[in-house]
Amino acid sequence: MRRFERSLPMSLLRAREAVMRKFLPHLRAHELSPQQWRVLRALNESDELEISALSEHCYLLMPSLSRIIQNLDGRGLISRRTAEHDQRRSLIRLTARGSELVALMALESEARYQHITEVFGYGKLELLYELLDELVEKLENEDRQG
Amino acid sequence: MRRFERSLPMSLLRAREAVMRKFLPHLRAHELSPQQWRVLRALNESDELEISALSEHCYLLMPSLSRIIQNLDGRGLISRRTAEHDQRRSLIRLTARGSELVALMALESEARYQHITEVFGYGKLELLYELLDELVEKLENEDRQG
DNA sequence: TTTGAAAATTTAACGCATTAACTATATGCT
DNA sequence: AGCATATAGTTAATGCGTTAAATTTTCAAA
Repeated sequence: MRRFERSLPMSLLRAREAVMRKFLPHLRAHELSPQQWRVLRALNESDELEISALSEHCYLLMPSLSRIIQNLDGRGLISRRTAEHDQRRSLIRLTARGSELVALMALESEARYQHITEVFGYGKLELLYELLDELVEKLENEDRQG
Repeated sequence: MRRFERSLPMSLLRAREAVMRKFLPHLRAHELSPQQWRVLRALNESDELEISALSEHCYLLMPSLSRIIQNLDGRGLISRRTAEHDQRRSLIRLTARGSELVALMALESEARYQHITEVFGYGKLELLYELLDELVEKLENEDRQG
């Protein structure tokens, strides 16, 4: 049987944790979970998003996102309103406070990426992105067919 | 600010989920979580392991592992005994039923890996493993120093 | 030997992941 | 119009991730 060291999910998990480890304390200093941070980043890139769209952008399932939005809304980092033409839909955007927090965290995030780029090398990092994207694409294509 | 598509944790997460997606139903058919499966696999490679050793092999934190072991023990898939020389330590091993289940699941696991190898290519898969290992190694070294 | 520190493991508490079930609103068909 | 179906989002239930605190056992020094 294939040994543990050759387990692709494990390798991906280890890499992810190694990448995030030094950044987590910065998030925690602002009482943000990694998932909450993803939501704030996605909102920062768009003006206003529906929850379903946010779900795709952030790669979060609706139930998780539902609670995260309640939390961030309660903290005044995002605002929500009901769409005029379809009352099922909620529209989410950053508040001024939310934008400030994103700008602050972005500094830490960029510093971390620069560190990773220096340690690992720019070319290897780009290659890794390409391999990961291609792997996902091919698996999703294949899974779609059979 | 760096765009979402260039978020390394997100790319790693997406790849991991793409890899595991087709395998999860097999696990669920036997009421196994991915973490429980990791524990069973680790035990299958060793004769008997302490919980701390298992924690390192499986990349699981002790509190999670503690609950998982209680679960697997309750289902008769593993057995535990107290070490003679040090009563703080527990020793865990697979039961006969546990071994049978691992053998069964291993067939599905190998099939999935063969599929991934065909779709993605053997060379690229090996390259990906190497890059991930190197990334982890360099980040851990760097983090240890600074 | 007893006191105190260290180690192995468990418990507690809170948030996220996942699936299923539920609510409310919208749309399409007759 | 009226009913079935679909869609957007929430709630519920169970397990894992993570940190901190508690428990039990060991070990070493006074």
